[in-house]
Amino acid sequence: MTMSMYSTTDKMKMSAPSCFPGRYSPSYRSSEQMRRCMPNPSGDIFAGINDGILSRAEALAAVDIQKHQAQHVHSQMPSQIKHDVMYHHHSMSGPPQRPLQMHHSMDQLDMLDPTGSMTTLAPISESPLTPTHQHLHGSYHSMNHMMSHHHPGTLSGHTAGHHGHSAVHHPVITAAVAAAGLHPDTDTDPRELEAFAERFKQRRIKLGVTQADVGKALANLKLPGVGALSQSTICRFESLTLSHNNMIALKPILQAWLEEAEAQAKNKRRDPDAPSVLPAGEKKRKRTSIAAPEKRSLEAYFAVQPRPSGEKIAAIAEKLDLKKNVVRVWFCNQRQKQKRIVSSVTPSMTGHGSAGFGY
DNA sequence: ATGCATGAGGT
DNA sequence: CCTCATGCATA
Repeated sequence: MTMSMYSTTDKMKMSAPSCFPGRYSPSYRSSEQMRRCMPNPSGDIFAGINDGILSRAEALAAVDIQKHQAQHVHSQMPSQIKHDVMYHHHSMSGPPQRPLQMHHSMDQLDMLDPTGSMTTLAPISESPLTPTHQHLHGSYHSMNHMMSHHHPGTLSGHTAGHHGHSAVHHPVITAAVAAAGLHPDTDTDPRELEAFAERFKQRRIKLGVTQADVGKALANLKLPGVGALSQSTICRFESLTLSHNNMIALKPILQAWLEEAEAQAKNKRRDPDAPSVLPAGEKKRKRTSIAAPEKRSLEAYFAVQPRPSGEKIAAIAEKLDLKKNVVRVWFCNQRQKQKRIVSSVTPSMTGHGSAGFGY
């Protein structure tokens, strides 16, 4: 009950092409594993918590959980290291098992044209009726081990074969790689990503295209395995609120769009327009809202133990009167947050600030 | 711009 | 049940 469900408002406004060009600091932590479990380097788990966040019962609960788990806390830490090795290479190498989305009538090249063609992009909702929305994300870590081959230039030539400690970003190693004739991972350099993200946003706005438009237009590029993306993703790309690998995977795609869009911008083309077939009624998903007090408790728990076991989660859920699944997902999302290039942990600084240190 | 959620692929 | 890439719904 602590969480309230809100009714849907049918406002469907998307962000206007007026987002502030925030300044971001290039930040990328080489070994994300080591940072995710210790919000308190000092070792004092209660530093910050005692500040009233966890006043009483929760503090005890946290302690309880902590000491009971202290032993097997680090159970699976190392697992993810090899995960990020291969991200989705929409490109082509991956199995074409991706459910091709059906973008309706609106054919090709509606990628920009602020003059009106944009109306044609209106209904991009992939499958208006599909019960389980077919999302076209191309996350295929399919060929995990055989990453010997490369990708054609445009799309990230081999998104990330390294990391862990992202040795690639190591000055020395980088130099070595360059010297070896191998491409100096220009695409994986956090600085480059940041620079591109900013340029992208700037030029996108110049074109008078919204984030949502870009997302939809991507499908029109008809690149193998590349479908539409949501406004959310475009936004996150621009604000570097994505994981390093995700950024690397998306960059070539967005770059391709940008070039194509600017090319078309010159050819002041554009035919009348196409009918905006609205998808019509759909089932609206309700978004759970965790109240502030509960959220604070969760954060306190998270500081102590970012990866509680299923039972712990259940216990926490009961204490906070939340559904277990809600709590589990909350922890998952919290963990993902930590991995973003720009940690958006400070909602106040919407412009995104320094989360990192120079590179 | 961001919170909560889904689902594929893995372990 | 996790991680990750993404998305819908919302503030």
